[in-house]
Amino acid sequence: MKKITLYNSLTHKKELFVPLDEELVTMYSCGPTVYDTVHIGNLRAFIMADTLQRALRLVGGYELRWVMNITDIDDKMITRAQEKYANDSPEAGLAKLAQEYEAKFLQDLSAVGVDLDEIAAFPHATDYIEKMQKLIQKLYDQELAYVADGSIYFSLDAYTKQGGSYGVLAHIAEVAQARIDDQDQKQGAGDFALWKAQKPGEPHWDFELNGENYPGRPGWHIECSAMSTDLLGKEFDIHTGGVDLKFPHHENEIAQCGGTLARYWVHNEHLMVDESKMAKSVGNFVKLEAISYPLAFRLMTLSAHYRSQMDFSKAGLEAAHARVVRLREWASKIVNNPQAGTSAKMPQLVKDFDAALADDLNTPQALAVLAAIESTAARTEDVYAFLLHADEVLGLHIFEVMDRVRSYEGVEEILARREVARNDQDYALSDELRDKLRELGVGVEDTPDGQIVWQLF
RNA sequence: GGCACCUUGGCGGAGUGGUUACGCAGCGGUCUGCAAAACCGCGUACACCGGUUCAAUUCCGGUAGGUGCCUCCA
Repeated sequence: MKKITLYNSLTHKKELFVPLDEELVTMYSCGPTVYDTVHIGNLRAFIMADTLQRALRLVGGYELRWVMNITDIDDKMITRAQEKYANDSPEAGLAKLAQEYEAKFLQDLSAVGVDLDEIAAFPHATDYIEKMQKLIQKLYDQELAYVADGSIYFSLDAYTKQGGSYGVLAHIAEVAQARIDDQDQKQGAGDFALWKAQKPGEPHWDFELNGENYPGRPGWHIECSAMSTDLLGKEFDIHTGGVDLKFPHHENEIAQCGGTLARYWVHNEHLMVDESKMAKSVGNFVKLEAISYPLAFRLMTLSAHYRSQMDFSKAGLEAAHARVVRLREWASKIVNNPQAGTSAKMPQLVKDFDAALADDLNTPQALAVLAAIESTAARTEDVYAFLLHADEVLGLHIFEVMDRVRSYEGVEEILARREVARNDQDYALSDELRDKLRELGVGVEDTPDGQIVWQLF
């Protein structure tokens, strides 16, 4: 079991990761609101979470239970469903919209190498209405919630008076009073909706509270609290998300749960475009469908630390793609031309690789170690074993299409002829045959030990 | 305005109180029949100004510029 350190937003420092249960790490990732296709800035967060779960399992040696929610009811969902499925009932339109974009989301996750099989559950908010209502009921009974104009709010004032602390993640001492907007019926500026009263034409659920019915829908924050605690327990190990979720979303989640929720909060920084955050609201977002190389995008995000803002550019993506191609061809050389024995430098380098990831998921450092191993140019079994490991931890799918090129039609014959030609010093023919191999998607180079071949990508 | 943080070579991007990060791209060389790969070397990298120190890109202070959050947000 390798020691892993993580930067914990709760304490604002790097800490040794100690799970509640050594046998099973519990992790929750705030998933998407499925009102539209996610953009690649969103995907950075999921790539980070996925890489973290891989490191926990494959470097840390932990078993893991990972849950990612799907937010299928909120303001944007409602608005979009009304636009798109105007002829359906509010509930049916909502369901159609969610289904459509959840499917797309899962495709995108898969394309950037997120291991869907490792996600134990994708809870949907609409399946948790009753549990949310129970939670709200409990908060109400504790006098932490109040009804106003058919909606139910969480009272930050009551919470702090009962000893709760707020703003630990986001360095928010108190919610700026100056920014109160009077659009709703909140008693305090920092209060937030647990349950929103139904407006005409909106999907709704009945909610019996104190013998009174409050038709409406859940607030955003209570959704995550209900799903995470139901599936992972009142207290669990890791909660992930983008830095923009610290406040209010994660602060509110914590408050609703009485101050205790996840023990480690891991937040990734934003993906930047033209010196500002990639966001739907800014309009500078890029969707995955516009990117020819999804796995190169993954490599690109891994080449920066998850807690650093990272610049996205087309040129950067091309550079990452060039790197992916080179990694694949390196792997292919090993697969197609294995050498017996081991490489003396490997044990230390393998340790360095794992150590980089164990150190708050320092993927750039791990990639540097990977490059160091590549430069040994050894094609030995231990290098091969390492590469399989590195590929699995980084999720790059280097080996996804990894053919034995000697089994390609005609390749062995061409190689044999080329060897003869080279022995005869018939270099014109030799080069012609090399071109022929290239047409078949096979690279060849001449070494003191003869020709080695690999798959061209 | 409040809070948090950033500024590294053509681009991206780690890290460190004294030694090459790394990747992508470029140039020169070794090797090669030619290539490829690999290796060696080059383009005076750490925003600016002070301070601490034997020594600062790396710690402290200031200046300039930039980013994020301040209830849509990954």
